Amino acid sequence: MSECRSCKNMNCLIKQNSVNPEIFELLENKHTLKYKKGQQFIIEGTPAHGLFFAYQGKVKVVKMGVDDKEQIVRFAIDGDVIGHRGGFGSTSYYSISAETLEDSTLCYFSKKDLKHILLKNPRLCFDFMLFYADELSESETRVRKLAQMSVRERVIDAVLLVDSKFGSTDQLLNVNLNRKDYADYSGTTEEQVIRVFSKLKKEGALNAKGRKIGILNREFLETEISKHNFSLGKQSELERP
Amino acid sequence: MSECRSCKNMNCLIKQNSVNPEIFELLENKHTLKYKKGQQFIIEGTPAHGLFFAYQGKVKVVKMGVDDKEQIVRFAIDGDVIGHRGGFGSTSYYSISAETLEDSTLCYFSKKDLKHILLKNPRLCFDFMLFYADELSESETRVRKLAQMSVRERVIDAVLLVDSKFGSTDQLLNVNLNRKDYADYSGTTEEQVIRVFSKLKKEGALNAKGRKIGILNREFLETEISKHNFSLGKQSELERP
DNA sequence: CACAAAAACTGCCATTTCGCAGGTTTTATA
DNA sequence: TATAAAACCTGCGAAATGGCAGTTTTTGTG
Repeated sequence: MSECRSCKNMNCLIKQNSVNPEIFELLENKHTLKYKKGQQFIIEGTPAHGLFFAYQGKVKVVKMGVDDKEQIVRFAIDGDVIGHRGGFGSTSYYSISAETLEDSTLCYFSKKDLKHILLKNPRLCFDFMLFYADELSESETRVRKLAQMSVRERVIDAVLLVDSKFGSTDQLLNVNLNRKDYADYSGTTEEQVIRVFSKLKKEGALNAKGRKIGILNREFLETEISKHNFSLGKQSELERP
Repeated sequence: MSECRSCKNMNCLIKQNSVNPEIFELLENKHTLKYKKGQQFIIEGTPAHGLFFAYQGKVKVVKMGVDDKEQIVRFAIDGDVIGHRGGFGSTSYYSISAETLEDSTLCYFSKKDLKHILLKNPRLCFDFMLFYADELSESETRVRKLAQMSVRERVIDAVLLVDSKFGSTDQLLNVNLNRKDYADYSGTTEEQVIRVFSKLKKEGALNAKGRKIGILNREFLETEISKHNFSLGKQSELERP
């Protein structure tokens, strides 16, 4: 099962570099793990021994909060890295928890192996660096949005993110999240999410029957939060051929 | 002025690696720039050509918001990297703006030079990667705090961060920030910061006469937000000799 | 498909947060 | 040190957000 070269996840950093003979040693020691839906496979604050890649599945990455609140910091799908910082450093601890949203298969590499290979392999190391830099940009955008958007805007933003991350089929989002999950991502309460969903249903923009949630009018939703999205407009202007 | 080897900023990634002959080429092409207080030297959304290091000074890193709001995503002092993602990629744009809080001297490297050196130098590249991974962890902690703390807690958290970043002398914070800056960091309004400061003055925990702000009772402030800080407790428990 | 448990929903009221307006103090600069 | 501008402060009412309690609907499982 260490055949990264035949893996379909083209966005996976390891897959992308798997033709390089220098990392064969790393691939040899890869572990492939299967988890049931709802299983927590990383626990925040425990010693970190390595780092995961999603081979196939859906995952939520969370930080613990007070009471039963938790903050979903991001979602992960096929090819994504999970476990961050946990991979490196001398005595590091996982700074997040991770839980599967459906039955999932994960690839695991020990931090010892990874560090060894990265120090021998500048190209792979550079790719890892770019990955973290991109994640950082995204995280800082989330900081701004949480600080400046209203509850309604944050919930709409969450729905659009979930759609762009997991996709939709037949106008239904391809992931099973409850209202509390949307609240934990948006930084609000379950009730507020329900209220926003109800309003959006009346406005004809959203379809939400229990867990079956679908976007009916994407343009409307995007317009609702457009004033908070600067860089997108700017970039597309500059990216013309 | 390309003498990184004699630089006092031991936390600077370049300084740490400056004994390595392989990066001399990079140091040759370094630019040293002086900026007056209040000058904006990176503008969000503009094409990124390189990356800055603070040699001596104080900087705030912000993301634009709606109206005259802006989000301070972090502060930078001697040795810190500024310009993130801007350093790399093919056609990238700065995802943040940066402005000096006092007269400052900055070191500048072009992304071309940096990429070239990083790909030849796994150790330096690995250090950059770790830096980004740490920043990411911190940013994700901020996401949680902004989502779950009350205004009062966020303002207290901001004061403690400013103290730990810039330090204090004679019970006065070593940086000139106005109430709006604290608000832009905490994700609230100037008035709310003023109200929290007033209350803290009455409680004997803070000293705030205009820009002269000092912490009188650090323990009190820390206790006020302690329920939101998990990992610290956990780690110190494990770090015993 | 029946049934219990979990999740979704709604109305109501409490609390928090915000924004304005107008006065006071501090700061920068000549 | 005089003076104007900027920053700071306070009270008050409006708006947004949150929490509870009770009902309805959906979901998972035998």
